[in-house]
Amino acid sequence: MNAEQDIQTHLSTLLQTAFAAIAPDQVCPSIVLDRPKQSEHGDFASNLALQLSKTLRRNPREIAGQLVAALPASDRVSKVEIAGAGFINFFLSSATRLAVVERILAAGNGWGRGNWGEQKKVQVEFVSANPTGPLHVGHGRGAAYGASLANILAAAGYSVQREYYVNDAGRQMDILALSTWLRYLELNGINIPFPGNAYQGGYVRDMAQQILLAHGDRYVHQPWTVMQGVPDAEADLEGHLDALIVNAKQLLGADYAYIHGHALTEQLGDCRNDLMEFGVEFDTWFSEKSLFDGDHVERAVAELEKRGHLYEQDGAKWFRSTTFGDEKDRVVQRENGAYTYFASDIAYHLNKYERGFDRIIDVWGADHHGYIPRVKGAVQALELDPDRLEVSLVQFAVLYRGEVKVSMSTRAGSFVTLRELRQEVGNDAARFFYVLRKSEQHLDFDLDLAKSQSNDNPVYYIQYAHARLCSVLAQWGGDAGELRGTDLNPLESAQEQQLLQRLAEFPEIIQAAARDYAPHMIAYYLRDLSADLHSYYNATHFLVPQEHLKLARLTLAAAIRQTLRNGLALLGVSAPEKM
RNA sequence: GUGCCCAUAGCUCAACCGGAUAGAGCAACGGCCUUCUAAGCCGUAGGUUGCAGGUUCGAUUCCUGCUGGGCACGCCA
Repeated sequence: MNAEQDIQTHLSTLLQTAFAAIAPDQVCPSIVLDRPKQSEHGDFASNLALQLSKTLRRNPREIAGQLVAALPASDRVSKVEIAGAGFINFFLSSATRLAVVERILAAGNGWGRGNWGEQKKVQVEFVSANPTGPLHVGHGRGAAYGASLANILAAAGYSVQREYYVNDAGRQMDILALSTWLRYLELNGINIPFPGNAYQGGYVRDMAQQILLAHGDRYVHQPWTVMQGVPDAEADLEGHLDALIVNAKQLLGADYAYIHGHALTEQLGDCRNDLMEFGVEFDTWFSEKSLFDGDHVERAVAELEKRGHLYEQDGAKWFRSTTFGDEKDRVVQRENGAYTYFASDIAYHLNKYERGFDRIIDVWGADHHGYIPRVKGAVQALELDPDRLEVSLVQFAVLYRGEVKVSMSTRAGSFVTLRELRQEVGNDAARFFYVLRKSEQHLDFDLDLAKSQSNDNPVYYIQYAHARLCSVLAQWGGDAGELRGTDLNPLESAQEQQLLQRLAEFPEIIQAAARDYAPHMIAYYLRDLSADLHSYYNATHFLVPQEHLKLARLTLAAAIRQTLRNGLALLGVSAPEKM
């Protein structure tokens, strides 16, 4: 347990004791200690008297007076005041305020971490984009959000597993394989009209080129065989594509698996590489195909059937999701016998539960929100606890260059990829900007701002604070490790007190960010801390002649630096020592 | 049409599971580099928290309705 938590529980205990003294027959309500917005209101405030005024039928200020009179003495508290409507404000002793610095230096990179999660097993599944092309800027937000969230949950004491669900079994992958093959045929001089709903991007041609180089004309088939029995594209676009896929499988036989596998390996590898460069890594890459190979899908559907949640209609097998609040029932097995994506997703979630997670977090794009009731419904139907599954929706990011919106179109192949974004603005700015908004809020991502090396840019603002502190400590020239145990009593100014309080809040911020799945809280905290530092830096010299004052300030500097570093690490942003 | 999300300063957004005088940044205006990094700081100005009700000692926060915007409503994934 960290000591800051101790202070809150300490104050809470004092209040409980006081409560028992003034109202022995009553049950004490849960005690809430807030950090007041204004420093005149102390370090912590309790609204206990306000909460009690109804049950005790007395004036809140009167109750507050009795509570304060009954409070046991504490050397960690210097003053207690009653204010406003009946708030009880606690002012901590100077030694208690200063103690945070030593705690930071002692904990180092572990500073801020807590065990609120009690090492419960949490899975965060995120990105999970189809490996059918490069990641685009929309995936980037999910990646940055999910990665930061996972870091924060880990820091809050959860045992976190990061997972990417690979959709390697569906029609989209077949379309990619077909697209690759058609481009390959083109390179061999065989021109078949390239379907408008196939994958248009240049990377498809690249893969075709690789296959050509490695295997020559081995996979060439004549155009009339490829087009045999294929309906006209203008009459039936999707049917046209599906028929081409059927022909490809038939003509290529076992070779189809090679092209399919090559495309999958290439795209997944590219995706993994892209994410790794972005500082986003996964513990597991879970294959959808493995669910079919291992009969997990059949088993999941059988489980639903056994419990009487399935019925047949029009030759298809339906899940009665309306029983669980969905607006319509959903097909799990099509008329042609093939399982739907939903069926494999049921199996996937069953599998997640079987892996024993206490909490399962799915990070989805906001466009999938309509999917939540059916998945939760399936979970309920399987008699699993739906409350253990939480879906966190991430809204779209819209790119701007200044005032001008950057258009994105996947169809035309002209989308802005995550890689392009990273190259343009840098990983740090991209990671930071992505989590600067609440996830359920639409994000306007200004490319010009993100890459501007100016005071407009909040990333640099924070990194600059860190670099400044590094610079000061470097010019001092001593060993920062030896600053532990320094006498901090010379830290008396209002700005120093403000900084001490801000530092003390860091673990609380991590706790709140973990509770609310809100990485943006870390970003805002770091900006506030940086603002405090810059303000202090401009007003105060660290390297002053008086040795005891200098050491006290340098020790504070080391503590701030450590906090900035730890916070930036949670967001996957670097903490440069020089800028 | 139905469902989900959103609406806070001119702009982009915060506000810690309901708390005290709603805060930052940008844009505007006025100052600060002979001193540890000016990618910085100090100051001024900016608000009926979309509208109307309700619950509460107390509402930006919770509930209902309305207005406006985004998204979703396939035997696609």
